[in-house]
Amino acid sequence: MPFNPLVQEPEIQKRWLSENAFASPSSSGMKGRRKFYALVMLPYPSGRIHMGHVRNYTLGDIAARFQGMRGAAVCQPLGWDAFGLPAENAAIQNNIHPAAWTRQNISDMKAQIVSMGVSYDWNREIATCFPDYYRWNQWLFLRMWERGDVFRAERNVNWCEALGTVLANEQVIDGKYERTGDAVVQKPMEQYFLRITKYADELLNDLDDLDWPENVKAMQRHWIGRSEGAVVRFQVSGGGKEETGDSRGTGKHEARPRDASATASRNLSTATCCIEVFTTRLDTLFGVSFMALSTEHPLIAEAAKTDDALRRFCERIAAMGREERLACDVKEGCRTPIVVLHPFTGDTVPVFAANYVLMDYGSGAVMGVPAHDERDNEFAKKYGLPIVKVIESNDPFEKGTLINSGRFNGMSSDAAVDAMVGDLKGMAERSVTYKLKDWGLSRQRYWGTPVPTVHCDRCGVQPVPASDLPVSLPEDIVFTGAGPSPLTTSAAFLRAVCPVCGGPARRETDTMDTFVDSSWYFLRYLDPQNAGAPFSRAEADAWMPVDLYIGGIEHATAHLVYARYFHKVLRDLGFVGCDEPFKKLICQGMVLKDGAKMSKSKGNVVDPDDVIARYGADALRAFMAFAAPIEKEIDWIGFEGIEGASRFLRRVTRLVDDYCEQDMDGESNIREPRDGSVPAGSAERLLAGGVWSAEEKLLLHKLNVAIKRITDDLEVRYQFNTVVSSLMELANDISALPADAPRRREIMGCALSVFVRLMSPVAPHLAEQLWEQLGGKGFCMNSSWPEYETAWLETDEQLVVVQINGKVRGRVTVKSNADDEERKGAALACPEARAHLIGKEIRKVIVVPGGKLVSIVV
RNA sequence: GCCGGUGUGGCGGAAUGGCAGACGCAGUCGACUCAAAAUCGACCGCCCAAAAGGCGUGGGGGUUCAAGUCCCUCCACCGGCACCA
Repeated sequence: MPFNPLVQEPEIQKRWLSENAFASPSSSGMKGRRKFYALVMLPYPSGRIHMGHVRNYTLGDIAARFQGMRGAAVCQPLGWDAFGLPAENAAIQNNIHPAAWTRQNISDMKAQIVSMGVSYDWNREIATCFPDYYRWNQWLFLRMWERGDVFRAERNVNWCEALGTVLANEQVIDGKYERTGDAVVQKPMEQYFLRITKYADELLNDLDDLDWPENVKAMQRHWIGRSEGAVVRFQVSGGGKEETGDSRGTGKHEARPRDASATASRNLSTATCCIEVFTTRLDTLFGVSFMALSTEHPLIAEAAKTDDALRRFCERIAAMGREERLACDVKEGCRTPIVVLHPFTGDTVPVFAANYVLMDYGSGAVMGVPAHDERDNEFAKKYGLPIVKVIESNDPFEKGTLINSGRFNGMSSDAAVDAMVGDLKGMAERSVTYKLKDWGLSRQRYWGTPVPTVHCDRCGVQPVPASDLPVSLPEDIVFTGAGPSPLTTSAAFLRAVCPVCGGPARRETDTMDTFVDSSWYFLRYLDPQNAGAPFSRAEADAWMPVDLYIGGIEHATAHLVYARYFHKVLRDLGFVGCDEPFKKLICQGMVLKDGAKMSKSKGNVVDPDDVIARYGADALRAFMAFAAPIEKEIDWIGFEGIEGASRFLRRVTRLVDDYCEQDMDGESNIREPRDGSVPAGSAERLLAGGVWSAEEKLLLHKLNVAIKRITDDLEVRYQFNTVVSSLMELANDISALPADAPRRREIMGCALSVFVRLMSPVAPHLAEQLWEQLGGKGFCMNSSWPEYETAWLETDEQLVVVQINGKVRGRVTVKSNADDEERKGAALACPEARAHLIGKEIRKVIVVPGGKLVSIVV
């Protein structure tokens, strides 16, 4: 049968689907089989798949199909990250409802993915925009609310005055709304937060044991940003300052989004006349010559009310856009009337507002030690502040021995920190600060999960009772792109009852960040129809953790941190039994075109549909697997690569066709499985067959080596490019068998049956076609993975490389059972070696383990 | 600046410390053909006319009988973070 993927592939896909070939069992149906949970990152239904999807899904499918043939119960689901901004934009632009737009996109993309032949279990398909999914977002929100893991606080949002609406970060470019160019400013709004910082240490420490790429783990460590040091309080000097004290401890600031360090610092900030700083270098305390506070620090804001210069400075810094401010690395400050006292010397220390101090890290205040900190040094020079050296060391910014530090002189930096903390009882203590921020959940948009709360004038913000879920998105919404959140336009939606007092209440119009949807979807796949719980513990126990997670590196921090966090919360709620959701992670490289990212705007997009329409899915899959190691970029220079893959598949088809015509005599060479698992015609059966010609032996040897290599590459190394090169090599070896080989018919039957199965994960459609042609029963994908026979990994004779002083000088062939002495003798006797050994004294002869090389030292 | 990574033919890449360049792409020559396509065969790192030989995995050094692989050092490039106190 000719290679005609454009006709064959859709037919085979139809059969797979109609016979439910990709279905995975539930926990009760696994029959003691090993499980393999293969996962790809939840796609956004944008409407078309691109080459990145193709690469991602191909590689995942190769692993999943291999594991299935290897005997594992495989779960490989797919679903849709169906909430989000583009659907709302489409609604505004094209007057189509986000739900309709999303449904259409899902159906289009699903058809494309089916045409790739990926073995997804569509029975487990989910879409996050359906109430039977997002109700569980709401339900989990309520459970987290009960645990005290949800809080409300004020935080800046991107506010567009012209449109009267809040915008997402990706809608704001250079301080303007990307569409209209209207100005966007930062404006504080009260929103919901999840206390992810509670898990900061666990999220950091558990990274060590994950089989993840090193760069992703490094990015997460950096994102969490744990930093050990101490908190110190400096007393504000002079009278009349009480009212300007740090308001951290007051009711208002209790509601601020808190980073993890705030917990430790709270005890220290009860007094109202202190400035609190976090430092990693408490040992430099005697070198403090100024204090630098963020322009947004409450004390500065207070002082600016009565100090015009300070107010103008703060306004100027505030007027700078976020990006402009980060790009500017010139230190600037403004002296304030505030003065604090040094906790040991009692000296007065001036307080500055400074542009280089961030309000959202530590306490928004820094103790300035110009002699031992580069930034403080630059600042002190600019404003003529004293630079006092208090550490003796090779590098002024490193730890060392204390000088000019009173009774601490002579101590090491580490010892001094302990001593100072001891002496400053109540005014200082060891502390840890993180860069990780609590997770701001609120989005003021329509197409997302409604936050299940109501606002009651009497009872405040109250959660909706679980029995009232889901809080469904209303359909009667007008999308204009301007004005407040679209949800506020539905009167029926807004009308609610307070669950506490029963009085009238206004429903919450915030929706949830879509990262919530993607933080636990891999658990819903396991029990997608469950109407009483997000998923059952039995299914989670049966399938979790995910064995292989493949996706783009762009999710290295946000999604992969949030999902780990949710998983830990679910563990603490008793829903899952393991600590981490994703055992092994692979981030596949991008598919580029001429060195640049494919994008519509550049017009350099190669559409997978076009490629499949021309070459078929198998050729595209084989190319994707073969082109480069999985984590590297692929540059789609032209169609040469896929031509090569297609050529390979045609060659294989011809090989089987020729065999069927010439050798099979119309009768199947693959008989019924002997014991229900290993089909007859396998290499091990042929081993017992007796006498073989040299070429036949060589082919059987290579066949077994290929089985071992390919199995190893798929199972242990996840190196898919060499899987394909091994297949190509084996195809070449099979075609090299002489036409007059005495037992050609038997050996070809065996070799091709093995080959087709080895090829099946990469080129599943052609494998089915050839499997059927060879007389195989059922789907090739349901046949068993070939096993190699250890004895065939060896040959009767072995090549021994002869090295003299590390240079290859000759080669000899010996019997495989030759011992080291015989190998030595053969090596010394070979003519090339003898020529090089004339007149030289042999000092040492080494036979390497395995005996493949003899090294002679003269 | 800090962190992570990568440097191998014209290109993509292969190689548990043991024959560097597997496999493929591109290319050259040949066969088949009226011709083309497809297919098949041969060649395909550099130096030398060739053989023999020498050189060769970013540079330099080291460990080893043996280094693309391990160690030190320098360089280049890619990615992430970046005034994080």
